[in-house]
Amino acid sequence: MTAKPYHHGDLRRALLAAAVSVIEESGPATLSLRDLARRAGVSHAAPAHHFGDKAGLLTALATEGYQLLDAELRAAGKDLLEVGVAYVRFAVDHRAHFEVMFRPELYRQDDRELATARRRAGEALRARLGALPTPPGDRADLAAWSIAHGFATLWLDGALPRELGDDPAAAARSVIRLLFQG
Amino acid sequence: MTAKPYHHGDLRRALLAAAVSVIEESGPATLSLRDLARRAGVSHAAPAHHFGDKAGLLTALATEGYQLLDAELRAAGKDLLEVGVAYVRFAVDHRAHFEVMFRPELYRQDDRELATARRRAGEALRARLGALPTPPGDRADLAAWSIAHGFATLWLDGALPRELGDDPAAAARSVIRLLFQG
DNA sequence: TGTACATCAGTGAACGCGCGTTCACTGATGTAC
DNA sequence: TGTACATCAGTGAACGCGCGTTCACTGATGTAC
Repeated sequence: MTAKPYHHGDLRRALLAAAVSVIEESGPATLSLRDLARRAGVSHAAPAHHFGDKAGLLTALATEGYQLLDAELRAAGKDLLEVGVAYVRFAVDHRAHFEVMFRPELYRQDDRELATARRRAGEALRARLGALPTPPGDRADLAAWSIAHGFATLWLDGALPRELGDDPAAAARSVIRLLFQG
Repeated sequence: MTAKPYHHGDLRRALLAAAVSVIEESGPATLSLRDLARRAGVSHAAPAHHFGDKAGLLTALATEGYQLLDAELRAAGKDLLEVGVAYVRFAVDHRAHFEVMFRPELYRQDDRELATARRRAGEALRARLGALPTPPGDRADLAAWSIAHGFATLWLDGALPRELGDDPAAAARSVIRLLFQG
């Protein structure tokens, strides 16, 4: 039996991982620092050390989310359809991050690291959508973003019909494709 | 000076209206029955009389939302673009209802009145989108729903660029139009 | 290699708060006769 | 028109709960010399 060590080792990561679990189970509303501490096997005052407060933790989670999204968008290459599919895949694979990112009231918009990560992800998205062969001002970029974002949120809410199957990327591809047929 | 009457008169409506205000200000997460009672000028135990509990109140709000959406979709006629615009207009004009409707964990999915209202709104939507002149199975209906839903949520989250202006219906029209150009 | 000391991570008790829910109650309204 | 009574809407006190935050503390780690 190894005695439980005084120091956790990687409490910051453990708390973020616990937050992801909680949010996937029941949404960001029910999240509490005390619960996360419990899950990480640590006293309830420990989280304050790493994140200050609850908004601090969610700010870190949102930042991580934008970094992940940035990476996935860049990995998707230049094919516009596949960028949209990557967006949906990100939302489904990282549902907790995605939900927090789009609830600005939950975290600190003015955090520097967050702003940087968001800006980068935004650039990655625009660099690809902006390459659409359409006159500027016709909002094709927003149409692409809207359809991917809408599909992702409807999928996560379980609002889409079951016949779509259980592969969100394939389903998203078949739907988003319609936008690019014009 | 008229003395404050013992009976409120229309407490049920007053509580729902207060809930809309609170949710528009700070989202459904912070909503509390005690706060709503305070806003309606009534003792904190009064809401239980009309809704049983918190989930009961949110179930009523979601039901009302589906009824409103149903009405707006039917009023939009048969022009597919305008149905999409009406969907966006509903989300923006009834933001609180819209937010609750798409958070199933907040209310009772199995409520009878709710299920009826949702079914009717779904039929209204499908009756219009289903009329798209496309082969069945190509998911044009889901593409239309996705783009309208995505635009609405991005607009509500304040994620869209400011240059779009402040008329959500007009902006939505210019974006959704692109889907139907193919 | 050893020692002193600064720094950092986690503890546990304490606080005050708003919440949902329950309960016996009371005031007001409507209805039967 | 009057009276008795049932029903309904709202009251206010009480309960137990989990929460965020603060604080003086202690154990562990790293670094200077």
